[in-house]
Amino acid sequence: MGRWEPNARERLVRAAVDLFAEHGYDATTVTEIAERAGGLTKTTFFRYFPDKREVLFVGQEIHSRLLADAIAAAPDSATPLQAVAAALDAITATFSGDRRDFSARLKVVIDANSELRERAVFKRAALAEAMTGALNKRGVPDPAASLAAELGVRAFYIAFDAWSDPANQQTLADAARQTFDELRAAIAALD
Amino acid sequence: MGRWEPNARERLVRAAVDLFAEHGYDATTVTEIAERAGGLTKTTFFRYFPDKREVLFVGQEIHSRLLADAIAAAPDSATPLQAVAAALDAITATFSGDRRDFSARLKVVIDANSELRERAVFKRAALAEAMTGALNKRGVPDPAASLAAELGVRAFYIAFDAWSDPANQQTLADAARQTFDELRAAIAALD
DNA sequence: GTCTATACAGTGATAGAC
DNA sequence: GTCTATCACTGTATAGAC
Repeated sequence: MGRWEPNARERLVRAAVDLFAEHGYDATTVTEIAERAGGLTKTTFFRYFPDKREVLFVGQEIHSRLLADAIAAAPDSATPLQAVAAALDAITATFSGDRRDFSARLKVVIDANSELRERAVFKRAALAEAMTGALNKRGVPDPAASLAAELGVRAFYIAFDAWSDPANQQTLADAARQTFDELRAAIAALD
Repeated sequence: MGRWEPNARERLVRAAVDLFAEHGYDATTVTEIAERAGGLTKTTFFRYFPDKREVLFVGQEIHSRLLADAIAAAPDSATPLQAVAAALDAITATFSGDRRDFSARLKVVIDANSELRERAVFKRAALAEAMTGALNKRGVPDPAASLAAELGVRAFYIAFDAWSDPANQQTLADAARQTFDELRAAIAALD
């Protein structure tokens, strides 16, 4: 089997998260993940993911493109921070409430392992770079562009952390907007 | 030999940078580094460094402590940004002009490899965390503390990049101070 | 075009000897 | 503190099966 089942990629992701949550990232081998995903093999895993960690960070390039596109699509009259706010709206809209539990599990797994935290920080930096590049294309020079992008990414991650908590009732979009405003206020108050 | 030579750690670092610059990071094995460092073995290398990449990031914990200590030592009257500026002065003072060439070589090696860029981003985040923690201890709450720390780290890296260029004549301390001021101005001008 | 089998180089851990 | 030896695992490469 395995060959005839579709969605091998998604099955691999689920199997990986399950096993990492159960036995830890280090104690889980790629072979075990592939096996659990429906009798697949290590070779197949590496056909879908360039390395073992990457299975937990799917859809990251999509997010980068989403952010960049939203900034590019903002009206000419929009200020840098307004363009970033539009990007935040675009990305947070893709996180529906039923992804909350999965996000929470993912967070626990990533936080428990240094290699995974390292990869997460790298992905975050990639999101910031995508926004910075899009702002540059609008004619916003550095360091203004990279600072605006940093504020946006920071707001997203702070809000995402809060939203991942099952007790939280707010939508991610609302939380991100609110956090973004709070960051702007905090920046203005710095001295 | 090897056994009787002191400074194995430093020899390993130099051998690694040399070999990485010559043949690339991927094409260089730990065994080759250890061999070049004076007839050492792979085992010895891993006694000094937790993994292969880490040989390029020595002294990072020292920098974290330096930044945190400088922030702790700032007068009570210092604002968050003034405390961060003091931390910048403390760390940049440790980079004398004769480290410029080595830094430039290191930068080329790191930029050429994704694994190494990932580790570098992680180290940068660690520096920011160290400063944030020190600011928190001064009674500066988040997000003000983490934003001030981010500005400081950002100024350091921008200045470091410029300073690494052998054509640059400015001291790192001056460059960092100047960049920090420019970032503050850019932040204030954001809208 | 997707999957498997197999072999391989390299990392990083570990245990024992000098 | 260093060396030898061995090991599990990651990640690559290749050739072939469906």
